[in-house]
Amino acid sequence: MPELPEVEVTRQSFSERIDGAVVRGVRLGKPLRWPLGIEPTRLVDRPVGAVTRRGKYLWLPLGAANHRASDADAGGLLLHLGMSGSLAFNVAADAPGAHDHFDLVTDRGTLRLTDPRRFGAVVWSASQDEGMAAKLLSTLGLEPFDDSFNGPYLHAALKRRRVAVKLALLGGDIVVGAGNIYACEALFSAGIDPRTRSDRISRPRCERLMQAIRRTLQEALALGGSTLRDFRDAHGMAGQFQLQAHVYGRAGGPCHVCATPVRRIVQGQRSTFFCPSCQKR
DNA sequence: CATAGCTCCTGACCGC
DNA sequence: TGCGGTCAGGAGCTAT
Repeated sequence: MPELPEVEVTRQSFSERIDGAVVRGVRLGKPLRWPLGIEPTRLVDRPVGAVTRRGKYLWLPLGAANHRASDADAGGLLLHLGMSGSLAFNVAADAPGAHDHFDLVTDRGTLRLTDPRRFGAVVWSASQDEGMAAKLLSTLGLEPFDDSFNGPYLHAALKRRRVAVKLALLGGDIVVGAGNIYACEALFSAGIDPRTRSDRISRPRCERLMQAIRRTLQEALALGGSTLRDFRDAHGMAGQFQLQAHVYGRAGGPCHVCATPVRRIVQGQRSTFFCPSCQKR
């Protein structure tokens, strides 16, 4: 599933090419998570700006269509890939398939969201600080590569919670980008038991955890945003970009460090994988 | 306010 | 080979 590295790689793959394009039309497939929030025809003739990322969201700026008074105001589309979504920007797009639910047709090509499970979203807002975008973005935690995401910050944030550290990371309101897979891998890398209460983690261990989160995400980013497990299935990519998972999806298999069988437990209705020997409370 | 549980959806997988 | 059941999972929403 797309996590922060995949979303960032996706962004980089089309931002420069679509920047400066002009919208010619919009095609909608089945409903996504929320309604678009604007009449599709009101997007026509708007200029597209450079795409930015916040957490796992992408922001696609759309300028004003100056010749129409009613569309004098700029805005943009907030995009999310859910867990099965992918974006492609192609000069010549085929006819939409059964899982193609949003096409932004421009004079340079078509930006298409393909999303079988439809947990993804495309939502109009006047800006990232207004409307639906503001609502969705306002609860997000720090970007993992920001300087402000550091050991003391993480320690203070975890102190305010009593949930298991894995769930605190998954919440996304402390730091964004550590989804289920990368949260498991980062905790393994930091040697921390995922069941540990978040407020019981010492300052030094928070420093280690912060570094582990960055390292894990950075590694995936450098490898082209390979989701550890089913990236190939979901996107048809060749296996050479597969990042080796140390614990995720490896229940029963030997820990890569100490050979102890990897354990699978359920936290907050989702799977957690960890090494009961390497990862301490 | 913090936390726990529910929900959306469909492809993959499993046992028969 | 086909079929029904089960599961995964991002993240907002609702209930407690």
